[in-house]
Amino acid sequence: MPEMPEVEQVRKTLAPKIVGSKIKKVEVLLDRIIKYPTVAEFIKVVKNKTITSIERRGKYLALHFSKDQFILIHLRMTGALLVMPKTETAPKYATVKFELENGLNLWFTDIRTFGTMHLITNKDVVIESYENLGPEPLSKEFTLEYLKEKIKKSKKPIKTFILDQNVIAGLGNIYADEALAVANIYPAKEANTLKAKEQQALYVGINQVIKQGIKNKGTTFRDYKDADGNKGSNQNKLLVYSRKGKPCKTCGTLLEGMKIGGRGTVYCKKCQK
DNA sequence: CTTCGTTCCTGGAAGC
DNA sequence: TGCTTCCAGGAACGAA
Repeated sequence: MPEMPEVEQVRKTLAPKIVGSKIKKVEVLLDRIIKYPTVAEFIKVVKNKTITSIERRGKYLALHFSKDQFILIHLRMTGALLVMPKTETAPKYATVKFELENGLNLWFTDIRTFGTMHLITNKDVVIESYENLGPEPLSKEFTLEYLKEKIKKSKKPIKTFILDQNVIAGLGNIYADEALAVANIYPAKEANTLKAKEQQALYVGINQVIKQGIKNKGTTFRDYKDADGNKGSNQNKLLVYSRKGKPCKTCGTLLEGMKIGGRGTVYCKKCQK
């Protein structure tokens, strides 16, 4: 599932192949992916536009045509952006195709089809989940003071809290579990009951796991690939995620599984209090 | 206002 | 072996 490190890796691998190229043709193979405006309007506006840059914010990617005009893409669980020579046939699960002037096709593929695209032009439509994104891990806006301020106001389980994109932009289920494991915090613990030391450890943990994820080019379980079609390697470094029933890498205790906010959660009952 | 549960979707794993 | 059931999960949405 693409989270911040995976989306960042997609951005990096995509940029050299598509930035500066003009979109000659757009084909939408699955209408519901286009959330705004209509499919016809989307195609009409995007056609003949040149991609000037590709930015990432949280788990969103923005293909810019100008400062204020861009396609906002969310990969959700199984979305992928693949660049292939125009001579190659459609990849499996293709939902949108952009034919580029440079002889390459940019494909959006999506097995579970939860991924989305919005065309944003001059703020004529406000995507709240995008506008309200919290600060990014590793950014100067994401400070310990900020995290403490937010934590003390929340009664949610700490895991649910750090998954809230309005609090921190970019964490998903994998990195949330990992950050809590690094910080030795019990995932179901109510946010506002965290002690100062735990808040500090969580702050460090979030930055650490995101940094490691980016360094390892993302975490691949089933479906995630970057724009080159390559998998990440961070799955080999995980402390807890997907390791239910396996020994904790610190103490050897078998890791436990539970549901928090409907999300599968893995943790060490001995290390995480 | 916050918090919680449900929904969307498909492939693959688990269960019988 | 072959069928059925369950599970994975980001975020929108409605309900409490």
